[in-house]
Amino acid sequence: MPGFGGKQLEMDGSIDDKSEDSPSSSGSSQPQNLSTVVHTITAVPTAIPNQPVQVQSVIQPTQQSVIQAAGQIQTVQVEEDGEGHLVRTDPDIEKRREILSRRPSYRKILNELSSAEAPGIAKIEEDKEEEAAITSIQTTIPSYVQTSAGQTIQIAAANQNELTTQGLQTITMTNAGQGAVTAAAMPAGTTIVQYTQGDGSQQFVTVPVSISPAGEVQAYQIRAPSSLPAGVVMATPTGITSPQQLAEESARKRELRLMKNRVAARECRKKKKEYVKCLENRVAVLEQQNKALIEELKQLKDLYCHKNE
DNA sequence: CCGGCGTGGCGTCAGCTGGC
DNA sequence: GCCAGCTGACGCCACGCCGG
Repeated sequence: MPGFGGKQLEMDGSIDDKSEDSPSSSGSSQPQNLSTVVHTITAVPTAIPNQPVQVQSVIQPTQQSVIQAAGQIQTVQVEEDGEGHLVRTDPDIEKRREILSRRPSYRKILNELSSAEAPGIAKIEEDKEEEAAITSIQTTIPSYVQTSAGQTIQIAAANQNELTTQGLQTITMTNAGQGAVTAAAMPAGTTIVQYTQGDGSQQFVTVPVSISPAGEVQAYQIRAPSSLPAGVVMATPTGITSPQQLAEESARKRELRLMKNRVAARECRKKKKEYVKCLENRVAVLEQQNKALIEELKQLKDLYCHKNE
């Protein structure tokens, strides 16, 4: 029987985890116009220490460009409700909602399975290591980004010891090749930051970046509130006053929400696949047990019959 | 070679759930 | 009660297979 300990389930069959297309492909770039910008970054590092973390950023991409880059084009039927909100219209949705009843989470089901039927199976628990360490990193950026394409932001750690011990060594923000990118859909001054963790997983974060007339990137803050999952950080601009900034902020929040949901959906699918594999393994084991029991019953019957004769 | 079909993966939305 | 996370549903795309 495979063990189910830890966050990752161990299964007989390997799950083909294809490397995912990132919404922002990393383009080769050259930093220009060196200056120093001080950032305050609080990040949740990976569980794997001493692994470099690469950060790639796309300066002011549009939602459309992100979708295009991911190879996904969506068309959704929508209608406007009375309050100016766009809502999806599907006549079957209501019926389905009535019919469908939700099931408990896979983790719950697996835990119930393991506790009730298979004492040898360890329960699935949250990865405590990932939750435990939250790093506060003071960094300086030796270079900055302009709105033109093909540039790189390099973030150097001011406290390398701290970074190393917390599993976050270097962050490289790379402006991707921006052939299809326009500055329309994403609010001005917003950057999508994509970074690869030590375990190979990719994370994204929207970062407000204001660029001075001289072409310098202004300081901004990135922090990781406790509510965010490991690896997801949130950037907070300071001093929002105008309605335009409010709109930008709400758009940024939406982007962040979508990103988190994207990651959550990915994790959910991964978990679901593991769950299905677990069930398949259990089926195989139970079939074997059933066979053995039938065989044993046969032998006992024969024995009993021969005794009576 | 090409079109149809099945399958798998992804992003997004919506609704439920559990923690605070 | 609010909020963040989880997950089913949906639509889309990519890919492989198969028959014509």
